[in-house]
Order: sequence, then C-alpha cells, then structure tokens
Amino acid sequence: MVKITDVARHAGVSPSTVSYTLSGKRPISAETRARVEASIRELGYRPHAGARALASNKSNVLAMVVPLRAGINVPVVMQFAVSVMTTAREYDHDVLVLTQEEGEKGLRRVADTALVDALIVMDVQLHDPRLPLLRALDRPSVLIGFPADPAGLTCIDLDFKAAGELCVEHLAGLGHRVIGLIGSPPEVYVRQTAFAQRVVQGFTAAAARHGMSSTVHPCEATPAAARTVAERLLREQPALTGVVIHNEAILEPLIDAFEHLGLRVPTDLSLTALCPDDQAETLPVPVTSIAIPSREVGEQAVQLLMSKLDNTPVPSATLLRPSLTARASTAPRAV
Amino acid sequence: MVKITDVARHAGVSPSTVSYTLSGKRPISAETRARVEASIRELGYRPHAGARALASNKSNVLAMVVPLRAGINVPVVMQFAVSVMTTAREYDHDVLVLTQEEGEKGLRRVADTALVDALIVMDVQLHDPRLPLLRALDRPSVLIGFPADPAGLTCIDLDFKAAGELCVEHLAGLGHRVIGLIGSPPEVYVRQTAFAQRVVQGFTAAAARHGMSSTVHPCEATPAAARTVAERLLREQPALTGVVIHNEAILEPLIDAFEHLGLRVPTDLSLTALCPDDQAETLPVPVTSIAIPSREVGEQAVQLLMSKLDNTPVPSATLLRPSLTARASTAPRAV
DNA sequence: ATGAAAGCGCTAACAG
DNA sequence: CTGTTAGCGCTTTCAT
Repeated sequence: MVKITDVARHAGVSPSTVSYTLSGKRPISAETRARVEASIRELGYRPHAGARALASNKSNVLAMVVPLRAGINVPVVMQFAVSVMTTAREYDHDVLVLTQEEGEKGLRRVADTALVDALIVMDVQLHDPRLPLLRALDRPSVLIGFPADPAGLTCIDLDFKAAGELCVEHLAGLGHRVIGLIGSPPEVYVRQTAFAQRVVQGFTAAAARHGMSSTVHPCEATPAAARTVAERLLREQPALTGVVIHNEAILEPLIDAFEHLGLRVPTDLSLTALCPDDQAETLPVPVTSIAIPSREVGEQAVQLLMSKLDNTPVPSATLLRPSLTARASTAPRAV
Repeated sequence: MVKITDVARHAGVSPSTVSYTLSGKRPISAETRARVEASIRELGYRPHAGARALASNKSNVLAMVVPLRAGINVPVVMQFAVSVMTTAREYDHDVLVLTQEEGEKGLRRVADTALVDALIVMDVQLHDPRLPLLRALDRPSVLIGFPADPAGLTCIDLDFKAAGELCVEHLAGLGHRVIGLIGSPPEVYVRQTAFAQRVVQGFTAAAARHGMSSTVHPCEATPAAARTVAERLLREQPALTGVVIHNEAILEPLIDAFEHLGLRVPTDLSLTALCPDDQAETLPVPVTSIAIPSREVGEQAVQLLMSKLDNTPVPSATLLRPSLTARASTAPRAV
C-alpha cells in the first residue's frame, strides 16, 4: 500500500505538503502542487479512509435510513435515496444505509462510533420514536418529513398540506363540488406517517372551505384494491366528479377502474394526483399532478447537512412549495 | 468522547485488556471481563470506527452497488439489498451503498481507500465492464448474477436458465403446446443483463426440446404495454394456451389484459411467473410461480464474502435450484 | 491471564 | 510557501 510518506518522498516534499495539496487548506505553489499531483498519479496513491477519519475526526460518510416497510412506495423512496447519494458524492461524502428495523440502536451505533459524520432520516412519523435520540446525538441530522414537534430538529419536505389544498382548489376552480381523496395504504395512516396525514388535512380543510362534499379513502397498492375503492367511491358519492390520488403505485389501475365503471376521464371525472412527474406524463391519459420533488428534497437535505457540518446556521424548517401541472385528466365539470 | 484508555483506567486494567475483552481474541478471566464490561456500560464507551479501521486494517463495512436504472424492478432489487444489509449486520458489518452510475470509479475508490473491506455487485451483465476491475482489486467481492465468463470471480444467483426450463416443463406436463414468454423491459436485454438472458435461453431450449411452439416478447413495465403484448401474443399465436411471465411489475395487469381479451385463467390460458412468492400468492388468481429467492441470495452473498474475508475457500459459482409452486393459474390444457 | 508500547496513515498545530 | 512533529484511538506484537 502506498502511503502519504511515499508520495512525499517521491515528490521531494514533506507529508504535510501532500496533505495540504489534497485538502487545499493552505496555499501551495503551482510547481510543488504539480509535482505532488504527478507523484500521486504515478504511485496511484489513495489516502486511507480510516487514518483520515482518525486524524481529522471526519469520516466523510453520511448515514441514511431507508424506510422499506409495508405500505411505502419503494420506487419513490429510492428516488430520494439516489438523490441523496448523488448529492453526497458532490460533496465528497459516501452514504451508509441503515434499515428502518435497525431503529434507534442503529442510529446510535453509527453516530457514536464516529462511523458517520451526520444522518439523514426519511419516513418520519408524527410522533417518531427516534426524535429524542436525534435531538440528543452529537452529530447533525436532517429529517425528510415533518414530525408533530420539529423543535430542535432540521426538517425538509414538500409542503404536503399545501399540496392537498392545491389539488382541491384546482378542482374547485373547475367547478367540481363532490370530490374524493384516494390515499396511501391504511398502514401508512395507522403509523401516522407525517406526509400522508398532512395531505388529508389539506384536502379536507380546503374542501370544507369551498363548501365541497368530500371523503377520504386509504387504499392498498394493488389493482384489485383500486377497483374496490373506485366502486365504493361511486356508491357513496354518486355525484362524484373530482378525485385526488395520493398513491403512486395504483394510478393507472385506478384510472382503468373508473373507466370500466363507465366514467370517462376527464369528461365525467377529473383526476389529479400527487406523484413523480415522469409517471404523470407517461400515463395513457397524462394526469394533472403535483410533483413529488424527490430530486430537490434529497439534494437540499444533503446541503443542509453540509451546512450543519460547517457550523453554518440553517433554517430549522424547509417546506417546498407544491406546484401543480395541469394535464389532460382534469376539465371543467360537465353541466 | 470516552476512549479505551478511560475504560481501562476505570476498570483498573490496561487498554489491551479492554481491547481483548471486546474482541475475544485472547482469554480474559471472568472477573476482569465483568469489571471491564461494567466500565464500558457505565461510561457508555463506543470504539472509534476510524481508529479501529486504522489499527486493524478492517473497516467492517461492505460496499453494495444497487442497480437503479431503466427497466429494473426496484422493489425486487431492494429485497436483495435488505437481505444483504440484514445479514451484514449479523456479521457485525455495515453497508455502504454505491449507485450504478459511480461505476468502476466508485468501486475503486471505496476499495482503494480501505473504506470497505469487500464488495457486493448486483445486476451483472454478461459482459460487465466492471469484471476486470473486480478481478484485479485487492479486496474480495461477490457478484449477484453470472457474467458470461465468471473465471476468477465468486458468483451467486438463482439458476435462471433452469427456472425458464422448469416453467416450460410444467406447462408441457399439463399438455400445452403453444406458449409464450413475456419478459422484462427491452433495455434489460439490450444491456445483456445476465439473468434475463438466461431465462430466455432456458425457456427457448425447453420449448424446442418438447416440440412446442414458442415466442418471446420483452415488455415495458406499464399496464398499457401489458395490454399491447397480450393482444400481440394472441394475434401471433391464436392457439396459445400457456404463458410464462418474467416481469414482476405487470403480473396483475397482464392477467387483467388476458381476461379482458376473453381468456379465462386457467381455463383457457395457463400462466406461470418468475416473481417473489408473496406477490404470487396475493394476486386475485394465485399464480403458479418460481420464487425469486432474494432472501437466500442476499444472505449467502454476504456469507460468501465473510468466508473470503476469513480466507476460507468458497465455491466460485453458487446456483440456487429453482422450485416451482403450482397455484391456481395453471391447469391441464382444455381438450 | 495481563501489561507496555509500538505502530496503523493521516491531519493540523507549530515553527520557520 | 513549506517542513517537523505530535497526536488521533485503537490493535497487536512482545514481554512477563
């Protein structure tokens, strides 16, 4: 293994000069830099991560907890995860993953052993058991999602309440009076997953404000469940003309289900969804939707973390404004 | 931060005794051990990961490359990933993730800096560009999947060729003579993803052997594509009575599509799939299937890696025998 | 069964 | 702008 002293000798400089050349933490003359870089390349030098971590007290590794459990939409979660990983690399960090099941023990372990410098936690519940730990830990963390009490934490997410409202307002503006929300799987609400709850809040509040008749239906992520919910919705609200869907996995099956029940989209029924843009665009009927900005959220989560590692103050709450893209699935109510 | 010398002082022993108590690498008297463990607990001692890695030349971290790109089934990939993470923890290792895009650079980086002790690579292509690197690296690796030339590598996977054959044989045994394979998205074959290719090989070879008429159709993972493929299949092979599906994401849409085309399952059409068991079981018509043993594969991949880290010799190839579970979607051909 | 002490490879004062 | 050197916290010989 080639080490920093080898490079130093080869370049005719001291080890610290090699170190500073690499880190840029002090000025190095152009010639020296060139010589050092040449030696590094020539010898194929790679600094030892453990030695670095020990000497600098920084591992350049972030921990990320990926929620992979019942009811969550794995592809969407992985969009966040990929964005986090990609952005972390831009800041010269790697990402260590923890499963949800590792829970607080896992977080504590990687933080206390200095395996990671900072932590990113997704799938936050309103009363998440990990919050006290995250507040107490000596390492910074960022939550993707808002718990009931975010005091002392740094959180970022799409403003899901506003998103729920925005969907309703779009439908209201088109003249719809009777609407329904088809939500995520029941487990998600049972666990009080923050973002799902907030969509319901926004949806319900906006519907009330507009004097609309509304109902909410959680729904398993299977085509069969989609059919069942569609039927039930029409049975309970025969005058239904607007639907908000917050369940990416069964968007297409739901549309199919409504059409098989004799409702044309958007002629008889206007649909709007919360889902990734690429999905909304590529459906047979492009769906009016509020994008889930996983790209931005993951990116900003890492940036927040980097600021905290730099001791740069960061906003405690970052709520991304939802933006609705009107597509072919919504239209004025037929009169 | 509490360090090993603090624990040593508190317990009235030397640092090396604390270290050996933790590692078990030399005998410690019961009393000493008890005293040390008490001190560790009392002081809340956690060994510093970087210091350990430097001194022992082991990071206790594995790298895992997760394939998240066009055409791959994210939930299935994550089943492997979770199994790897869970098993790694049982062996006291953590898992660092790399995206596919990091490619060889990423593998080289984490290996050369001693950030990780070993590597797991998924989504192997027949002529995978990473193979030379993996062969050359000074750290052990395990591939989940078989490249065209596995020489010098350690590979594990379900025997997908045998799986393809087994599906055909099951249908042949039921008297079917005209069959089709609905496969993964086209990109997967274009990239020459090993497992997908092997299913096709097994399917085609077995069909020929049994004198059956057969066709193969890649299919995008969308319900619309499912409908298109179903129609095409019936147009091209009107006498079709058996179908093998190797595309977990559109299993249910495909069944729907065939039923809407007037074919009852299994009365008119027998279906067999390669997919996770839980999915096969919970469909409206439980589907005869060969399980994708992600649990076992991930677990054994880690175990192979642990053996290699121990310098215990391991088999270069581990092919898991497929096993078919007959369910309600297959029946003897109507006469 | 335990201790003493020499590193592991790097960073960051400190010194010039 | 560069060199010298003292650790970082742990593991592991080498002693006893």
